[in-house]
Amino acid sequence: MIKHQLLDKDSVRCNTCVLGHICVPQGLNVQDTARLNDLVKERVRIPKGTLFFKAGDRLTALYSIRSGSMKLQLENESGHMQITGFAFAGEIIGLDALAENAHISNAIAMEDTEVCVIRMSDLNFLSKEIPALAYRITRLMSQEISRSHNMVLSLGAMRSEQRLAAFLINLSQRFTCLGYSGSEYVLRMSREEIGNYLGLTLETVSRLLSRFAKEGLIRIHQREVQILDFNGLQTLIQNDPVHRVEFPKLTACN
Amino acid sequence: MIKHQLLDKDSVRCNTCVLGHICVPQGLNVQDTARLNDLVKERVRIPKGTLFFKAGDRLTALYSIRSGSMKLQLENESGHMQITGFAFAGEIIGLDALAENAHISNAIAMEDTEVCVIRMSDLNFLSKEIPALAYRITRLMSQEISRSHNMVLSLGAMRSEQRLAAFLINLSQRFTCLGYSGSEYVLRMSREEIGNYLGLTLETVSRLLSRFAKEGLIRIHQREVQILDFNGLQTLIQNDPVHRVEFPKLTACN
DNA sequence: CGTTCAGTTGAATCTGGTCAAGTAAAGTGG
DNA sequence: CCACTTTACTTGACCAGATTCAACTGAACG
Repeated sequence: MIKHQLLDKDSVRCNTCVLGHICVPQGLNVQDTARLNDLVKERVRIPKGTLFFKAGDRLTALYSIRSGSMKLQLENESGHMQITGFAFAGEIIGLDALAENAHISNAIAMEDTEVCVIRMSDLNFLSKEIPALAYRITRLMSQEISRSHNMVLSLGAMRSEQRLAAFLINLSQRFTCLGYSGSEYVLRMSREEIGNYLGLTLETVSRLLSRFAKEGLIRIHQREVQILDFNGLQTLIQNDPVHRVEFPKLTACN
Repeated sequence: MIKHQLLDKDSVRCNTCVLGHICVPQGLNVQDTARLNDLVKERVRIPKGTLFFKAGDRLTALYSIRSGSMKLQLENESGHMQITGFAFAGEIIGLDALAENAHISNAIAMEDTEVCVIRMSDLNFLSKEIPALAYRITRLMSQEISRSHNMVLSLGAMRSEQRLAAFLINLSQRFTCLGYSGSEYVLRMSREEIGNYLGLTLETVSRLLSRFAKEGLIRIHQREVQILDFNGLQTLIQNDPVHRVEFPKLTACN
C-alpha cells in the first residue's frame, strides 16, 4: 500500500535536503532556496512494482524522487508499453503532464521508492513569489525535451552495442552525480526493461553484456555492473563504421 | 541572404493572423489575443537550404513558422546529423533552447520560409502581463516532450513499414489542421531526410513507398503523395505480428 | 545537351529478432 | 531448512528485415 507522510517541521525540507544540488533547488540562490520550505509538504512511500500514476490521471503534483527509482512508460491501445525513461534520486517526474493537465505516461517504482510531493497549487503559488523557481521549472522541461531528443538520436542513429554502451555510461554519470560510484553500480532494471528502453530484445541485451564482459570492458554479475574500461566503451560508441554516431557528450550534474 | 522585415502597424499581427488557432494564440481568449500585438515585431525570410540557427547559438527568440517548413537536427562531434523533427506553419521552434539559453539543434529551411520572431525579452515581459501566455508556452513545451516521447515509442517499437505509414498519416493530419488537403500533399523533404528522421536508410524509404503504391495504399510521384487508403495505412500500423505497436492516436489540431 | 542530383531497384550481406533449451537465483509452502 | 516453483537471465541455431553496395533511371539545371 502506498503510504503518505505529512511533513512536520523537523522533517528534512528542500532547503536542507542533500539532493538540493540536482533537484528543484538547483541554481537557486540561498535566499530563494530558503523560501522553498513550503514546496514539499508531503512525502510518499511507493513499494516496489507499484503503479504510482498512470496515463490519463489528472495532474495534481510533480514528484521529486528522494530515494529509489522509477520507470516511465507510454502505453498504447493495444497494450504495448515503451519505457521512455528511468528516474533516480533528485530527478523530477510528471513534467510531460503540464500540457494536458493529465499524465501521459505511467510511473512504476522499480524498487521501494520515496518521492517528495510538489503540489501544483503550491508550485504555482511559489512560482509567482520566486521567479527563479518558475524559471527552474522551465529549464527542467526544456532539459526533458533535450533528453528525449537525445534518445531519438540514440534510437535512430546508433546500433545495438552503441546504445547499450551509451546506456551504461549514462547510468555511470548519473550515479556519479548522486555521489555514488560511477564505476560500480547495481542495475535497478531487468534485461527486458533495458531492452524495451533501448529498442532491443532482452536476448540482445544479455548477449551484449556478456560480450562486453568477455572483451574486458565491464564485469557483470546479475545486476551488479563494474565498468572496467570506460574509454573502451566510449570508443565503441564513437566507432562509426557506417555513419553511426556517438552518444550525447558528457554532461554536468543537473 | 536572410531578410529581416520589421512590422509596421499595417502588417498582419498575431491577433489577426490566420494561423492563430494553431500558433501561440491558441487557447487564449479574445482579450488576451488582442494584447499579443507586441509579441511579434519582426519577420524573417529564410531561403531554402539556409541554416537558420545552429546548436550552441544563444537563445534570443523563439520562432513561429508563418510559411514554409524547417527541419530540426541534432549534431554530434563526428558530424552525424539526426533529424529530430519537421516544423510546418503555425509551429514553434526553439523551445529546447530554454534550458541552457542556447540552441541545442540546428534549424534548416527545407524551402523558402518565413518565420515570426518572438523575442525572449518581449515574451518574458508579455508573459507577466498575460498569465495565459506563460501557460501557453508551458503547454507548448510539454507538448514537445510528449511529441518526442512518441517518437521514441515509434523508433523503439515499430518496424520500418509502420514508421513510414505513421509518418505519412502524421503529415496528413498536420496538413489537414493547416487547412490543406490531408489526402494529397507534397513532401517537403527528401527520401534521405525521411529516412534519417525515421531511423531508416533512404533505400528502405524508397522501397516502402513503392510497395505502398503497388498495394494501392498511396499514389506517389516524386514528392507528390496521394493517400488512397487511409484505413489501410492505419491497419498496417496497428497490425502487430510481434508485440509491435501503433502510432500515437489521432490528435486534435494544436 | 551534358552534368548533377534525387530516387529506384536488385543482389548480397549482416544485424538483431525469434524460437527454444537450459541454468541460476529467488521466492514459496510444507 | 529443503524441495518445488517461478522468474530472470544466458546461450545457441536459425531466420527475416533492413542495410550496403552497385547499377540504373529520370528530373532538374546551367
